[in-house]
Amino acid sequence: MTLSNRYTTTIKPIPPYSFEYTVRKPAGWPWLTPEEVYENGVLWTATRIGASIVGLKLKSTGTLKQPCVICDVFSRERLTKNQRLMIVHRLRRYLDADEDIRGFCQLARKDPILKGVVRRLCGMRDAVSDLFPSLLLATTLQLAPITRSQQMMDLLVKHYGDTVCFDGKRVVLWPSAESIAEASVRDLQRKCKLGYRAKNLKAIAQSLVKGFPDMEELAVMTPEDAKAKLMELRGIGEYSAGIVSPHPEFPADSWSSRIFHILFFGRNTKVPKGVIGKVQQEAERRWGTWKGLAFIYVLNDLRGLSKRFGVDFTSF
DNA sequence: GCGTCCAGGTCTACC
DNA sequence: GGTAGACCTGGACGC
Repeated sequence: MTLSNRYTTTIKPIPPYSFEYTVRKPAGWPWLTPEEVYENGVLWTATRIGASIVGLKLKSTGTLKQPCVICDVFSRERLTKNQRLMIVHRLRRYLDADEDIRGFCQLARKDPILKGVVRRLCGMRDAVSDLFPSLLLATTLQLAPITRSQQMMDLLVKHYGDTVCFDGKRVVLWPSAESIAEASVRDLQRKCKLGYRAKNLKAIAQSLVKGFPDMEELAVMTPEDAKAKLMELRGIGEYSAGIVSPHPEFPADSWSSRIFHILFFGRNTKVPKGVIGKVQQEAERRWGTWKGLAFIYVLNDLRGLSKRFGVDFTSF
């Protein structure tokens, strides 16, 4: 599909703001969709607006203290006024442009774990993506080492993703909920190696197609209600709901709880699952409402923390 | 090579 | 309400 209509808008996020670290996380996760193109500070990516796909070209023309992002939106048909408003609203959410993180920076500068991290990744934001891609990510992360999760995600994109071309670039999107809802469980198991997760992912996609609150609607709910709503979906438990929820959480799992156990208590644990609650309590005590952002900062600076703590967290 | 174990959770049956 | 066991798959490891 080629997108040739262009609409340009400018976003001015609340400082401090790092466009680069927000859209290209050091940990390597894509911003909106896999196989985004990033060249010389310019990002080409894509998203869905209802049943339509729009291409996005983003470039920072600002600084940490005076951030400014120029966004070119590419579509097949000319965008209506409502669609333009919707895409600007979405872009602000994706870029986390309206969050004031000065309180976090102040806290982090005095925190023994975060002070180096916040200096290295200053202005990085936790982008809130769309609902189905987040659920897809959470489902493939369950009970699998990262290489296996990556394999499942790659195969899902290969067999069910959509490709768009615009501005001379080619971008591949996550599969839509509709395409997974229509796929057979057998195909999802065989082609994408999803195993037992195939039934769950199809059921999730079907729930979304039938009608389920989107990210904007979940964002205006209380954190507890949003989480409870997400946990109504098949195969979405406490941990996955924490990853997906637009409200900042501290979604510790067996992998991250090992890392945080060392950072908090100075020693490794042989029972990472067993210390998840303890680690979450300590995060709440130290970082309070900023625990969600602290979680993102730490996991994106494992290299820096490895040097400082003398433990190779990147090998966990 | 081959068998076994386990991993970045969730659900369900059973007590 | 709490808890053990099953669930796909593939890489790591021991033999």
